[in-house]
Amino acid sequence: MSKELAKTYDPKGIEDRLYEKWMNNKYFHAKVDHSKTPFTIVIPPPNITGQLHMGHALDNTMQDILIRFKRMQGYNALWQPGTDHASIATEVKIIEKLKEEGIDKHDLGREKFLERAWDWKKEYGGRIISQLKKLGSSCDWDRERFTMDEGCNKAVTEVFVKMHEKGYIYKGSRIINWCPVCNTSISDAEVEYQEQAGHFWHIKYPLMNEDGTVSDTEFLTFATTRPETMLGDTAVAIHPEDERYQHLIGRKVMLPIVNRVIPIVTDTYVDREFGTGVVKITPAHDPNDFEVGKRHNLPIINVMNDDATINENGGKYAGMDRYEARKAIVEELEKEGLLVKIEDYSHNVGTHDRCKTTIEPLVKEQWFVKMDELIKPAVEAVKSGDIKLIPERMEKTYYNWTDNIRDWCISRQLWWGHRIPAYYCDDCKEVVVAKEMPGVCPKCGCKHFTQDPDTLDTWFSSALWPFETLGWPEQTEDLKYFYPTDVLVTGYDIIFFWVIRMIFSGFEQMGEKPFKTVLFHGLMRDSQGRKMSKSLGNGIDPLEIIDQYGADALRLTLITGNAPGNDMRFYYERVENSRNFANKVWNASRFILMNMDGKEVTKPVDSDLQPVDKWILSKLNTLVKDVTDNMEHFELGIAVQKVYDFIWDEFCDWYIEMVKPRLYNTDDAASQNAALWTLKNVLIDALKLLHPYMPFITEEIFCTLQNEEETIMLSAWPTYDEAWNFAKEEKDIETIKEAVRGIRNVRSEMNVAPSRKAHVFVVSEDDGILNTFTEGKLFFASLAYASDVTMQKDKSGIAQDAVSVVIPGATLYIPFAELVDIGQEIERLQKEQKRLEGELARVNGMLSNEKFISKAPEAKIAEEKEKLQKYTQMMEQVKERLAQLKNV
RNA sequence: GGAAGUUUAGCUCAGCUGGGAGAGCAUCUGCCUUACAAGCAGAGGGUCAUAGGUUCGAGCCCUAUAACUUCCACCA
Repeated sequence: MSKELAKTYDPKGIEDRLYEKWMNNKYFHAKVDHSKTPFTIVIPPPNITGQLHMGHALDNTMQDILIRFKRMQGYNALWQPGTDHASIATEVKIIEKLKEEGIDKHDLGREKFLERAWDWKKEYGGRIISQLKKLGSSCDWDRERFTMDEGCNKAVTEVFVKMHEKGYIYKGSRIINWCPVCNTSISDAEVEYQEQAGHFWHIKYPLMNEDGTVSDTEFLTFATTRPETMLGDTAVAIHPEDERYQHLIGRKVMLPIVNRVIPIVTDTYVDREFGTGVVKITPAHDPNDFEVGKRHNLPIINVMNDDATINENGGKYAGMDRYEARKAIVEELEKEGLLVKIEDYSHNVGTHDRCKTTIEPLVKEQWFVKMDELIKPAVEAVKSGDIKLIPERMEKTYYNWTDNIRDWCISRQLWWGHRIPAYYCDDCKEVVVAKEMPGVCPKCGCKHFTQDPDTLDTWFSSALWPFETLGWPEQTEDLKYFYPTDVLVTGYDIIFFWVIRMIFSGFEQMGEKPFKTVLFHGLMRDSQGRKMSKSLGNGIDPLEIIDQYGADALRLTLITGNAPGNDMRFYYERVENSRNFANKVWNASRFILMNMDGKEVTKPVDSDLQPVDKWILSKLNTLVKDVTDNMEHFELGIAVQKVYDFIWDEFCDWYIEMVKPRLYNTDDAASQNAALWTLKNVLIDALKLLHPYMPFITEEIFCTLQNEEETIMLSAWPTYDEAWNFAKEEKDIETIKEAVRGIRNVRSEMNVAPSRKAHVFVVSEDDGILNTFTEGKLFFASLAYASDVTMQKDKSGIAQDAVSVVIPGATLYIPFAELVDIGQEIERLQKEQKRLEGELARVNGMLSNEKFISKAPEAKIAEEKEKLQKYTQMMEQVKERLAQLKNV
């Protein structure tokens, strides 16, 4: 590889080339190795229908950072990848495609349909994978899995049969959420409530007289948002203690239109305060009514077909769409004089989260998972801290769901998915749940069976993801070694769909949690804070960003300035800043490489290391400790911010500038070597710390710098070393930095161009300080634009009207001669005096507070005392200088 | 109806266990200084939503209030 680097960093070409190298060398591959500790992450499997969006980019960047970090720390890091078959999403796509060809799903037939689906999967299923690669994801692609591959199918069947045997899975006729467009049942979690403007129709039903005739005078009035469901009414309910209706208990009403006599029942479900205190009961089309119906043994009359048209039970309305029927029924009621009034009413309507169709509650026979027992260990695990949720507040959301859990409807009237392993005897209809089609009916001896046509909820298989991908139900070495996994990284939006279900499945099937920590991130939003969505057209394609700015820049942008679980907005300005940082790193490296060119850089003896070298090495040492600590606590954004600041501020803006004079001075080879060695080694460690975040640029530079190691991604993570702590040098260099800042400040205020160099006098009675400046004279002069620097104990020989800069323990004088206006100079020093007065007041206030002295920690008191000393000293210097100037 | 989150510089957001308010962008000033103008040096800008409380000390902990956001429930 050439050591010539381009002037600006261009990720194009570099990223693809490096990714290919990593793949070819199998760096991402993990295999069982008992000499190492495993660290495992399973990917939230993206849908095969999916295209990489910002949410994926964020989610996968976080996982890649953790995996790369742990891999470098020496863990056996496995990032298990794969994709999800996404039953409804995919089925809908296939149906759409068929429609374009003029083909109906049912005409095609199940088998042919599935063939088409598999073809589709082959064609598009890998798209998202290649997109994840663009991002730099270091997944072990040799282990790529699919929720409908052979192993996962086996796992699903195994779990279904086992849970059925234990009674956790049952078939039952219950009220479920039905999507009339997708033509399938869905689970409670898939229902999304939307506030919609609607109406409240006030309707009255006539009471029945004792003699069996319909009353002309007595009516029961109530309100409904869905008048069409009256076709299925089988009762009217009142509260048992409602005084207004006591006399009606035991009587009946006539259901208009259908002319059915239905009872008045009493149930505490009715809220006396709401409306008229009367509720029509439609057990077949409302979950609450269904419960009331069960309590009172009411008939369940389903009045709707699967496509939400009225069925034969609706009499003359049969065949009409539910909304048409609503209109027609209201009209008829009005004609009959039974419509009291119509009110505008805004209420929540349940919709299908995928297609936004209003769901229809229907009573149907479906398969369910009984949740009450299963959920217990899952709750306990979080309560006891066995599983940690980050941020902690997600626990509340978690318990909110587990505390109110209802049985999970898992059967779907779809073809694309895992077919339910239940078989019905063709003769006696006996149900056999088994891994394979049974040979003989255990009840009647018949040999012909028909498999249940339904498939399972997509989340049923993804709930098994952490162990099915490692080989379960086989007791593989992988499973024993890598399970339980370490971290799950995902968005808080799928905590109910996925996280909870994985947890109880892990405990039920494996007897062990699926992961130790769940790290939640928020949702990606656009610059106006809106959810990125297809319908709004405000989605920003991560691939375009990668193309324009590079994957590293995108990754850095997604990770910085964001706390776990918080949503974040996407700004182009921020990507630009990340890109600029990449360029900064690139150019610093280019500078170092240029200066190393042709030189043998060797490890310097301690005496050749100058205070500045020790300063940056010591800073780096602290950085390593802090960053590692942050990353171990999943504080990824904080960690990288520290690396960023170190590289840009400390390393580039200070250290590189400080060593330039030494690099250009060929007379002192030892000093030059020490500087080069420090530059190179600090850079390498900084690159290592940065690598999990920006894998491409760090690899490219690392390989150019280092010939002996072939990749940064398998190099050792830097570790903190007490021996590289140099407190004195850190303090000394900070003193010089303060002097430089002070001088730059006054120069800037006075509008003195950098080209106009000036003699700087450092006056101090402290030998230590004079010595510090003497040692740093070369770079101090260059940073402070000094033509020369003189160290002395008093101000003899310095022009009376020189500009002065006060730092703790020393006063710097810069004689600018004709530039200086004494009046302005006095004003400037007075400002400084005022500032110091404020500081002193604060410190003195604290130190004179007896309670502070007695209660504050000693270290804090010592710190304040030190400050007091420092400010007192500076104050004296300022006052002295002011006194001198007033005499001029 | 229940719960959670947010409120910090003009904008977008950090601020980990309480110990002198930070970043990026934007603004202003001066610099094409041979790593980088995708840059360098400097500057301005905040009663940390409001009101109480705890504490020697609060952006951080407690209580209440307000505004915005989200999740859950679903009273027909």
